[in-house]
Amino acid sequence: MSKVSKSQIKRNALVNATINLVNNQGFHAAPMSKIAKLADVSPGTIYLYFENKQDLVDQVYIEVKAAFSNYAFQDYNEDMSVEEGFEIIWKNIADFKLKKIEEAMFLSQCDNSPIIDEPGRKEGLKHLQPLLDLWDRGVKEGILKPVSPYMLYAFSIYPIAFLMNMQQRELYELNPEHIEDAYKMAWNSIKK
Amino acid sequence: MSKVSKSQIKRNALVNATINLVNNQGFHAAPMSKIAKLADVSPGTIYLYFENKQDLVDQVYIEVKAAFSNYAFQDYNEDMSVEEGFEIIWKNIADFKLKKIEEAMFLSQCDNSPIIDEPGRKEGLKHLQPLLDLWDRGVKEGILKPVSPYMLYAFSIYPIAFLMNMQQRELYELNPEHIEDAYKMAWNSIKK
DNA sequence: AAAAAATGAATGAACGTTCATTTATTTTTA
DNA sequence: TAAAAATAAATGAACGTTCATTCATTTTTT
Repeated sequence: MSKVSKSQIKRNALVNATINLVNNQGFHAAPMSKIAKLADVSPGTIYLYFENKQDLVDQVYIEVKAAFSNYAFQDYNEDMSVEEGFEIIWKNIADFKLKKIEEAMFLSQCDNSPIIDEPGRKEGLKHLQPLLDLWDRGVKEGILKPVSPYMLYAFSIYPIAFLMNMQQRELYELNPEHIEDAYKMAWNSIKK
Repeated sequence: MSKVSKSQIKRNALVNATINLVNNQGFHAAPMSKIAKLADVSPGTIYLYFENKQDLVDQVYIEVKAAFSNYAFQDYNEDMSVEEGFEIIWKNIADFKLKKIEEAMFLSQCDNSPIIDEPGRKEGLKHLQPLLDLWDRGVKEGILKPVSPYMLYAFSIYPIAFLMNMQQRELYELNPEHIEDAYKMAWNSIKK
């Protein structure tokens, strides 16, 4: 007895095919026909699950973003100290970018292009609220530098994306030791 | 007597139209016909200056990347101290991202999507050599943390891109004071 | 056997590119 | 130096192709 319905399987196949093709060819070279073929589904079937191509990409974006957030906050709870909480979240995010490479690449492409419209992007930002709350507390407790959360993000979380990018292009190897170095730099950046 | 030939004017118009359209609509929604119209040129004319659409985008990317590097290293010379040199380069880059918004957006879109192929990207990386040399010296002199230049870049230069992105989306205002804060965080991140 | 899900050939709009022609500029001739 | 000839630059309608989307038909499920 399968837990996921046949419909879900087809839908997932389409989502994965979209991520894969958009990553490797770009949005402009990811036609519905190819997506269908890669998902082993007929072109017409896509329209049973998604309104049109934009809707497909939007839904994929939102789902991947949600998966990212879930991953980011696993094992985290609000009772932790600021330092402990940050370390868990930071390492979760690094882990996601390292292990879920396809998803991470897809997100960074969407976040840097007009494929996704502003409402969709804002939706994505909401998911990070627990981290913003943690930082808010950190600033109030005098543990973190008293700067905007955007600044904290830019200097602690965002750098991971660059390192992942370089690793992906085989210009840099992110081994556990490097990850630890990077974590220390991140924490050092934001702590008071 | 004009310094730039009529051809140069047309070519520049095409380059600017490409940047503009790719920024606002994405590569897939920037057809040659629209690029031509925005540049006030006939579609056929594009093919006098560029082989095809890919060649157009490649050339625009390389040119914008070159303009970025020129901007980044203005007023810098290798005799400066590591700290002084880094401050000048960092602030030049921040300035570029703030003042040449269209160019900066175009670069970050290209750097995060498969629009540009790997050879073109590697070409773009070369331009940063003076900064890598400066960092190399900084590490040898014991002024900078003994980590890879990719790490230094991730935690000092790359964050600017995030802040610019947020400013562009009107989620954050990058005033001179914030820039100064950001610079301090950048230097603090990489200095030993 | 009825309903639901899936198919894939068909469709028309939009795309990148071409090329016969026109217009502008430069060179040669008288 | 004025007219004629040659060259270069630019045009835009037309072409073949590809795309997103539709829908009559078939397959699967209940």
